[in-house]
Amino acid sequence: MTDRTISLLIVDDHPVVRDGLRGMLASEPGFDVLGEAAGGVEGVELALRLDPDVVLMDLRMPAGSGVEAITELTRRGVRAKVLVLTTYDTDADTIPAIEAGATGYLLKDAPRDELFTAVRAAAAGRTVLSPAVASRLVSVVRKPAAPANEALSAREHEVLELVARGTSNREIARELFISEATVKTHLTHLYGKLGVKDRAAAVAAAYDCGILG
Amino acid sequence: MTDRTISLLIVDDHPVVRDGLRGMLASEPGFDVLGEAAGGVEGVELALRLDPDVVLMDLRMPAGSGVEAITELTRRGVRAKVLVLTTYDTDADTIPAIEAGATGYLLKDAPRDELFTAVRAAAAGRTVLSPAVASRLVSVVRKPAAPANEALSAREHEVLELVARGTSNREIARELFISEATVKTHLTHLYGKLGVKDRAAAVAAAYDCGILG
DNA sequence: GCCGCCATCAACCGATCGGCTGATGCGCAT
DNA sequence: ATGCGCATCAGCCGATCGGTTGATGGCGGC
Repeated sequence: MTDRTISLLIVDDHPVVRDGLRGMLASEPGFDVLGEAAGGVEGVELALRLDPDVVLMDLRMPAGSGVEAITELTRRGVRAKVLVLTTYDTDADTIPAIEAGATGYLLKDAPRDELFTAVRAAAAGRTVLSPAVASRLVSVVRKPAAPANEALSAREHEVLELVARGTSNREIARELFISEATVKTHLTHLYGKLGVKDRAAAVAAAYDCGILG
Repeated sequence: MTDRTISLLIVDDHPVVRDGLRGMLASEPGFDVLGEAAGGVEGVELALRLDPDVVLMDLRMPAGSGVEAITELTRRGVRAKVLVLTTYDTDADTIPAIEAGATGYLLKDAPRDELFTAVRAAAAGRTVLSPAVASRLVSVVRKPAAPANEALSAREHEVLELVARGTSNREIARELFISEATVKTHLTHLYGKLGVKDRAAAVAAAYDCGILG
């Protein structure tokens, strides 16, 4: 990695935070803050005009949310890498931000050095995640294996698969060479096992615990 | 976090690597290597007997793969955190390891300091991922967003979410403060967009193309 | 042998759904 | 200004679903 100067854009609704970041980055050689924005909309505009290497993006802002801004930047194929820098690490924030295309996700309580490292990494296109965020991501990946599937019988499973394809009970009956009454019995049983009350919810539950997919 | 000594178990089939790690960890105060194993099976046995804080685990080994070993340790509820330390960063290795319960995943080309940091983080139960691994995880999470959703409107999406939870049209109407007729209209529209003919299939289609999940 | 689980079927009923037709108002783009 | 997409609503009807109750037979475990 060359030690070329990394140009930055700061997007945060708090002037104090913007100043703090600017000061912190100024104290370290190799960083050049091109500009600041106080909201997502303005952030996107500036990113387009200034073409920074890295955008430091807050998530929760009054004037255009960070996630929307990231989505917009991604959609427009902007070269800049987005490093999310926020106070929150809830699923509701992290996952969408990452899905939207953030290159990294740091919490604001990260030490200086970590911030510098993260900015350099982001500039190089490498992903950097705060431990807390990494944990969440991991748990998202890990979850699917966990939930206790109160084992569906083979027949119930077959019926459920057909249900997921929009097949009516009568059609399922014909398909499986059984009567419609039997199909309904299987359904009633699997509703109980999945803890749901109709076919739509059964399909959702099945996807959630990996029975379908 | 206290600066208590962290006890370790090294599991790797290469003596050279084991020696290297042991030496590296010996040079830094606060680490105590309790033992070494050359394969997954032996690793599990030693982990059970020595009860280390952290297990440094290679993945590809002749005598019992790392993933199997991690699975076994997780299954037995072993206290030790597993830090995967390997040369490979392919999906085929990383994802299963994380699913199996690894607390962290480092590549062997990581610098000394990063290793120390990662071991301390793992001991504290925090997740540490190599940038390359983090990228992969992120891409796994990000992928589902890709498929061409013939964009559902916001309202349709809301309705669909409720449908997936087993909510009836009447209940959805109450929930969204609209009439049942409107709910049905939204449904009819989204059936069209998803190319399905009932709510169960709509839920399935939504999961398949990442609209729900 | 008895019990539990699975698979199969029947008949009935009220609730719900899906399709259809048609209508209004809003915002946005050309 | 005209049209398009979205959200909103109404009424009607046949089809479908879900719940209930009850029954039969096979298979495997204790």
